[in-house]
Amino acid sequence: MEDVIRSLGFLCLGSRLKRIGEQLQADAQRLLDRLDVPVQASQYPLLAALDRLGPLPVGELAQSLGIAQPGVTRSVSLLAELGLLEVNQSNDDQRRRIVSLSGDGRRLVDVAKRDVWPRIENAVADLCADLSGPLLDQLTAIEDGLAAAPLDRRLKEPEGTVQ
Amino acid sequence: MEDVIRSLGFLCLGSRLKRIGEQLQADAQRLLDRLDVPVQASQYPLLAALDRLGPLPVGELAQSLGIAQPGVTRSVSLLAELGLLEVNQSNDDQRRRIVSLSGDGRRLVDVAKRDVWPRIENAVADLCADLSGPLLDQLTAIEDGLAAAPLDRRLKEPEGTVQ
DNA sequence: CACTGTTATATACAATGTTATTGATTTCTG
DNA sequence: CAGAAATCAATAACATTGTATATAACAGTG
Repeated sequence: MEDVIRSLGFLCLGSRLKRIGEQLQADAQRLLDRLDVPVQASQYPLLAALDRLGPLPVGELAQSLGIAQPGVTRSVSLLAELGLLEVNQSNDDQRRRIVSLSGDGRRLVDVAKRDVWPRIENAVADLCADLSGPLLDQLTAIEDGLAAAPLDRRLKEPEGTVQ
Repeated sequence: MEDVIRSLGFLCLGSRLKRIGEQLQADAQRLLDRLDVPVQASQYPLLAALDRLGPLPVGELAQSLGIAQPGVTRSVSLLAELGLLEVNQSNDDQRRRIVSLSGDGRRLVDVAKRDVWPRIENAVADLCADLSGPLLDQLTAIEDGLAAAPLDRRLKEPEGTVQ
């Protein structure tokens, strides 16, 4: 059965990128489910942003993640509920709510940085190892690569693992 | 403001692809809004599939689009409501519902193929024209290109246009 | 210091996708 | 041929994410 999105080339590039992205995220989620971490894959970019940039108000967090502000508000509420984030009113502007990692959040990020993220990064890098040529060919290679061996089959055990 | 998804490289490749895909789709939607076509950008892949492959049952349509069957059922209901699709029981298997373009659907697709899709394809091809090198660099180039000139600024007027 | 406009965030709603389930048919098997 | 198993599509229930809008706080102006 012909894959129409693939056949249509540049015309459906958006649909195709989205579809590949979703599959990668789903794969990464499955991979996280194996390691016993307590939050969804989709929440890690937010945690990583706070780790990299320090405490930020909601709007700047949205900007640094490239997503819309309501999405950040939702994720922050969720992660604060889980005790991973702290939210404080800014002193000089009562509208701003400054988001920062809590102690638990800090610990989770440190563990993830040491044990989890490198594995995912390795798996994805493995998937993309031999890419070359035009973009559409590279995307085809990614799709075929994912079909042949999903991310969790590309896990390399780093030394000093927690497992 | 640092773009965290971009900085994280392969670790967030899924998020990044999804984000770029969504932006491309949103751009394409804006571009369609200018031309006066009556359906959402997201419905065109389904119409294109029927155009390329001819009448298909729901399941095979889902497979050719790479999405789940309930999504196709929903889109088909919508487009049939608009009079663009016909749905007929298969003769040899009463479970199958064969989806095909109606007269109006056929006409819409023909217009789109002549006047709309080439423009979008050109705009996206223009965006991707000078890509080379590793995937992440190409993605960066796409993001930068979209920021510099969104798709609707890349419209090339084909000859024989309807406008 | 009211008044207007702007900014930061929250909320409501729509679009779109997924998985699980159900109902109806068909196909297989003894 | 009867009953079990498989298949197709619809529906339900849920999740995610975006746009539009409402609300609250701030900032500038007469």
